[in-house]
Amino acid sequence: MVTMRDVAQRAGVSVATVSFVVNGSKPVRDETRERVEEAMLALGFHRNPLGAALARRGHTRIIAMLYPALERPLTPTAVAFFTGASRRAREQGYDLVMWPIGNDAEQVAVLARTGLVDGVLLMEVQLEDPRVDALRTAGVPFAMIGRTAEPEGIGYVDIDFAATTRDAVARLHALGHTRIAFVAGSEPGYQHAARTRAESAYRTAVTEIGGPATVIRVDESPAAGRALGERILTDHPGTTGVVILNEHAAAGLLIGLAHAGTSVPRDLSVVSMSTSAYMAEMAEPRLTYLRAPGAELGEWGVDALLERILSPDHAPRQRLLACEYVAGDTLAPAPAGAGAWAGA
Amino acid sequence: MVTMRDVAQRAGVSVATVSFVVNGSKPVRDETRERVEEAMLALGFHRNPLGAALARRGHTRIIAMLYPALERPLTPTAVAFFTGASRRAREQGYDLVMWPIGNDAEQVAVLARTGLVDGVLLMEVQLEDPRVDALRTAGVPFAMIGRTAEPEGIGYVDIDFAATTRDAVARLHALGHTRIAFVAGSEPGYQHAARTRAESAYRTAVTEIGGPATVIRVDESPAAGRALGERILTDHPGTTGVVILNEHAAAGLLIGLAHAGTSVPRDLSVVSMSTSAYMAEMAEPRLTYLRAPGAELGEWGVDALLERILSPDHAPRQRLLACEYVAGDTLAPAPAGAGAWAGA
DNA sequence: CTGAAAGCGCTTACAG
DNA sequence: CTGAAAGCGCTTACAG
Repeated sequence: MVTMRDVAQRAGVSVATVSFVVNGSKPVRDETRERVEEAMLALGFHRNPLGAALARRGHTRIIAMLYPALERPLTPTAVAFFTGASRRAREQGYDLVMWPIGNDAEQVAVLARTGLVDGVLLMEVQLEDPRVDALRTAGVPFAMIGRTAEPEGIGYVDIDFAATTRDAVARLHALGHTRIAFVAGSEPGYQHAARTRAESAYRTAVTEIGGPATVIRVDESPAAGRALGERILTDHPGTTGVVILNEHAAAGLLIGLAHAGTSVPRDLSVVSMSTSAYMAEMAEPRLTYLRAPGAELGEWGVDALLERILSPDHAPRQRLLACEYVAGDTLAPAPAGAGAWAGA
Repeated sequence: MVTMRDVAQRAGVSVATVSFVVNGSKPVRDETRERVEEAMLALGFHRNPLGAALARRGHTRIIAMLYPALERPLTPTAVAFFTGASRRAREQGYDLVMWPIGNDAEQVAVLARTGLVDGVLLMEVQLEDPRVDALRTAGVPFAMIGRTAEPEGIGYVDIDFAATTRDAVARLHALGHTRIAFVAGSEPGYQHAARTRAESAYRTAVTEIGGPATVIRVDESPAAGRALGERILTDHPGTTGVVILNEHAAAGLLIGLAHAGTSVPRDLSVVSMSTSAYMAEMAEPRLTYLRAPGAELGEWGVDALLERILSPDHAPRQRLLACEYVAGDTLAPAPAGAGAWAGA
């Protein structure tokens, strides 16, 4: 391994000077700099970040993205978070790695104490997220993609699930739908913040248009979607519209509906929230959906995190993004005569 | 930050002794050990891995999984690799992170030189993979999930694509199919090793049963699958069976076939190779498939890598796994009268 | 503008 | 069984 000492020797300067050149941390005379650079090139020097990190008390220029839900496949949206974040981090001279650890505070604390990462980006945030306290206690800078119930003082970027849900309901209502069900994921003991906010916005919106609130939970899997599709109109007769926040189950839902003889969108309209083009194309008919801005969330999440790392005294960056509507083949006017709600 | 010095001071011993206790690297008298342990507990000491790594010339007990294809969503199979590998690494006292870097040698070389990881696990291996040379040059231990054209001397674990392909063709042939097409992914300038081996096994197998070899490439996306389904029987009339190695396109293929009025499996049988239950359920009808042993691959990949790290002189571990057949709803006897091939 | 030196937190021959 | 000391590769006040 080529060290700074080797470079210093060859260039006839001290290791301090080499360090100044490498980091641009102090002005160096042009002629000296050139000698150092020449030596680095000739020797193939690359600074050892371990030594650098130790000397500067821990800064590694690595940030970790914590993704807990690795039992399920990553949605295209999650992958887009990751690639967006990764690109942005690299632009800023940081490396971003995905660290697959569970949701419990203990594992997060261990990671934090290792000192191997300068900051942490949290995904799949819950309303009350134990990781937040763990990171606070450990004093590790962090930001969230998503947000807890009370995100005051924490940097985050999140989808505006309330606005997105209102949009979904409004689009159905504009086509005459009033009996609209809401389908979301179900993990026991897991208060996914996005789902909670969307569900509450749904209840408000559907009440405003005079319809009943019907909330359905299914596992995040194609099989669960299929099963739901086969029974949804039996369980909830009269429903003409579905807003679904469960990307893993959406395609299966349409398959199950077809099995049950329900024609989409003639008999039932479906709008899928926080979805990707990939998943829309996976479904038949193609989903009408609200596109999750995955890459943007990743990029801005990194920005929010770097702000915490570099300017801990600034107010944290907080930002909400709405999903954009993308027309597909699962939204149509409510069937004639279905508009009036005959009671529960 | 609590350091070894703090612990040593409190316990009335030297930092060396603390280190011996922490690492179990030398015998320590029980009574001394207890004092040290008590001090560590009281102070909440956790060894700083940066210092440790530097002192022992670089060992961080972190291994990186390199996954280049982050433009597409991760398949459930890829996620299973990752979780399997992650679990196994943790069992062995290592942390595994996913490092999203491109396929080019330069980025790999940079990562290698940072000294931040003890070893590297390569995914999405190409026949001639530039990363292999980069890692060899850098002297970083590595193993592959997948394998290059000439994997001699490199640890790996891979799916036995030749055997799996033969199996797929044989199962179709047993039901009277002889005109069997092979559908795989297409990325320009990218010699995916799995695809190449499967394709060559397909050509041999299909020739042996007296059928024509029809190789079709489509992008790895649901949309490309749809488009192919709509034209496949027009482009390749008389085909009664399809073996597909393209998990992202398989569900779309079935959708496209339905659009074209082709009934699966009555008119056309489909067997999907190296697939997961998740993707099988995404498709309608449910795919008949050969299950990719994702978690096992990940675990054994880590084993192969740790072997390289810990016993560089041992012969590298190399292992092939076959995919297991899972019955679904896309395989049926060839349509009557379709058995004979009337020529190209 | 440049250098000598201390120090980051740990490990590990070497002595005893 | 335990300790004093050198060293891992780098950064950074402090002098000059």
